[in-house]
Amino acid sequence: MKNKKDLMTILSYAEENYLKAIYHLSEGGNKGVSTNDISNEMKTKPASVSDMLRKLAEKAVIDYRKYYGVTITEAGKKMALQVIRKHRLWEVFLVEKLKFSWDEVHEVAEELEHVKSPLLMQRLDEYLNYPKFDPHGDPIPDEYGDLKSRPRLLLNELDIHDTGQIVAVKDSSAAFLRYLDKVGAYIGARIKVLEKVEFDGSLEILVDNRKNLFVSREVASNILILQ
Amino acid sequence: MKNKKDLMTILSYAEENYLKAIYHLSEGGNKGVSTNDISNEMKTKPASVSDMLRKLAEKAVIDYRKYYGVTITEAGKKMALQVIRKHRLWEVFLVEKLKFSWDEVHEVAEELEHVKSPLLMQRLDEYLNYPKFDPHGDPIPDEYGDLKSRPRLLLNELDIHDTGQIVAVKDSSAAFLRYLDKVGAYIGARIKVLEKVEFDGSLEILVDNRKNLFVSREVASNILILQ
DNA sequence: TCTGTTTTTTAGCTTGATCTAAATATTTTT
DNA sequence: AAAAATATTTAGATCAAGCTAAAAAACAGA
Repeated sequence: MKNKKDLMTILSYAEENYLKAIYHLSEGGNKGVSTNDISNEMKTKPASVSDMLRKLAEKAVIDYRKYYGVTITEAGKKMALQVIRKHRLWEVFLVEKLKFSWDEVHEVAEELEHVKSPLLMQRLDEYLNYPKFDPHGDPIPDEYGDLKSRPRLLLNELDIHDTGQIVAVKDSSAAFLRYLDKVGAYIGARIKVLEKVEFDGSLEILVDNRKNLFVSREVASNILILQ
Repeated sequence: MKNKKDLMTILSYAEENYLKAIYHLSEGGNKGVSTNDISNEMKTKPASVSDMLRKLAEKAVIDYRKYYGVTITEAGKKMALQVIRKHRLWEVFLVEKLKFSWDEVHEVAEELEHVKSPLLMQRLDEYLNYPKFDPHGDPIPDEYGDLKSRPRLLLNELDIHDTGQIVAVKDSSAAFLRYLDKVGAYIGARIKVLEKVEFDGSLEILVDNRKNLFVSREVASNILILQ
């Protein structure tokens, strides 16, 4: 009688946020995610994280071995991807329909992503014409959690004379996005590498065949390019 | 040092819901609202209501005299109207843009109304072209809490041969709305009273000059008409 | 007006999500 | 490999929002 509703686990607002953080921290490195990392990401204390991990493990959305960090289960991944799907669809809506700039959307989407209505998301998806990528170029999982991916390079990995198209940004902080806006870079912009400075890794690029732009290695390493 | 943030009181999700309920219960009857009424409306126990009233009174959104019920303060009314504004704007969005039927919107709007972003509501309002009434015909408060009102009669108060237009419904339960859909009544429909049965108060009406419809007094007393 | 009924409040518990402080595990350094 | 440093967990509080049971206030009927 202990776990009656295992089949249809419902997560609280807070649990959804933790799960999403764990999912994101799991990307790339396929090792377990540490309590401290989660605590950093969530801006809560490690003690609170330990507690939450116990709860998430009970709901079978993570595998948790005390002192050795967590990995997300298949069920957990599905749920995390649903939340991410909602987040990104709302971002598309905010930018395309409500004329938000891409640095204004994150916080609002962070709230909207928790609204529980499958019908709503299905209709919104349809209304937006089934977008595959959000305004930052990140892929939007479909309703089964599958996502289209594009092979991408970092701008600083391109060679001189290489061309491509900006498809995403790694850092989506408002500050970085505003910087990109200011210099005229955006998702979809076509670029060409004109010059690479060995010394500091900075480069000069041509944007949309019109505009010359100097970017530091720091900036270049946060811009993703589809060749 | 006790009430530092009186000027910018922020209400929790639960507090917003209670305040909204109190606002609605206050409409019409200008007397205080009773604990039991609120408990009914909110589907919580009277004991929980008493607790909440103490908290809302501390935040100065209601006036509360123990054992004598509550009245909403001006500040409280403003806040309740903001929540109602958000609820109704989202309803318009769901019906007009996402093709929800009017009996599907309430629950979802109930969640969306709590998203905190003034920019979002400003933009949504603009996107929807500043609607003045929601899909049920209820007025949408403007950002200062003011609302347009239309002088309205109940359908059962009309006389034989009277004409008018359906502008709102009193009961917005999904069951009632589905019934109206089925018989072809909707907000905006032009009607004319063809027959009134003294005995049971039922009437026969002509809808949009096309369709004859028999409605019981029960139904008629839940339909609001603009003459 | 008194007494029984109804309504409301208080007292004390529970659960979820957080915290601090203390205890315990693991990892790193010498 | 033991000591020091770091990371993690446990124990015990707190706060919000609910509950039940019991007490108190208000109301209503005889």
